[in-house]
Amino acid sequence: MVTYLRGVDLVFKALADQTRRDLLDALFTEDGQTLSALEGRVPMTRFGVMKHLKVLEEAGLVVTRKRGREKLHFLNPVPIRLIHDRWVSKYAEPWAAALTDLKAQLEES
Amino acid sequence: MVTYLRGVDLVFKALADQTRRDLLDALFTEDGQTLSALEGRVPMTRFGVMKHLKVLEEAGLVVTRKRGREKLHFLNPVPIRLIHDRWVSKYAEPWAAALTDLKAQLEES
DNA sequence: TTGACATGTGACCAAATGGTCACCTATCTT
DNA sequence: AAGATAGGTGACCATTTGGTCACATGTCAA
Repeated sequence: MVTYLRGVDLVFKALADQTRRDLLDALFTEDGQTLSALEGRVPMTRFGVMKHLKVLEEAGLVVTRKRGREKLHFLNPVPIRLIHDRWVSKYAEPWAAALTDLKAQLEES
Repeated sequence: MVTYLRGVDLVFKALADQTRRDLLDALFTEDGQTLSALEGRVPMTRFGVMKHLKVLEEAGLVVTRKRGREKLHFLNPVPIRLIHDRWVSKYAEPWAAALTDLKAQLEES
């Protein structure tokens, strides 16, 4: 439980940076990229990218595998899914429900 | 469009802090609370709470109304809904789809 | 109208964050 | 074996962030 709470915090903090969201986007369009490949997608040196990838990895949003001297990065959507299910949906769904109610009321008249 | 992008960033950054998520939770359970009331829900002085509420308000997650000398704070779920629709669902849904596929394959055999 | 109450402002500080660099190790290629 | 290639570490720095406080303004109640 504590683990889950800490996890939520790590995920939200990881998502709070535009560069890190861009990296996730890059992995979304093409999974399994190396550090060098990702470096080209973001206006920053290799070292900055490494730090961001480390944050993403510690949040569980990215998992890696080594292939020779390369390190491949893969998107892991599970944490985002958890955030969605246990947090976002709580706030997002009542709004959808309100719209549904409104629609129903409009259709009555 | 630029406005939307800046907005996404503000919302993600606002959600990246545990105290601010706690404040949203407090407003979720009871909407329209004053600063003084919210101060009691979080281990921090009034000034810290004010700063956090300002961040939430600038992200559009909280809207306010003055009543005499009091300031009432209301939860606005729309930004979270937008984050969900335009960002989270992109990552969360493929996973659900994969599960659905798996379920279908299992049911075939 | 005076005092208590609710909120606001700006300065200030410590810690966290985002980014770079010099240098290092490991792996591939020829 | 030697150079080139891919990645890793730790120090370092500027900026942002989270939090407090002294002080100030606006509003209510007796």
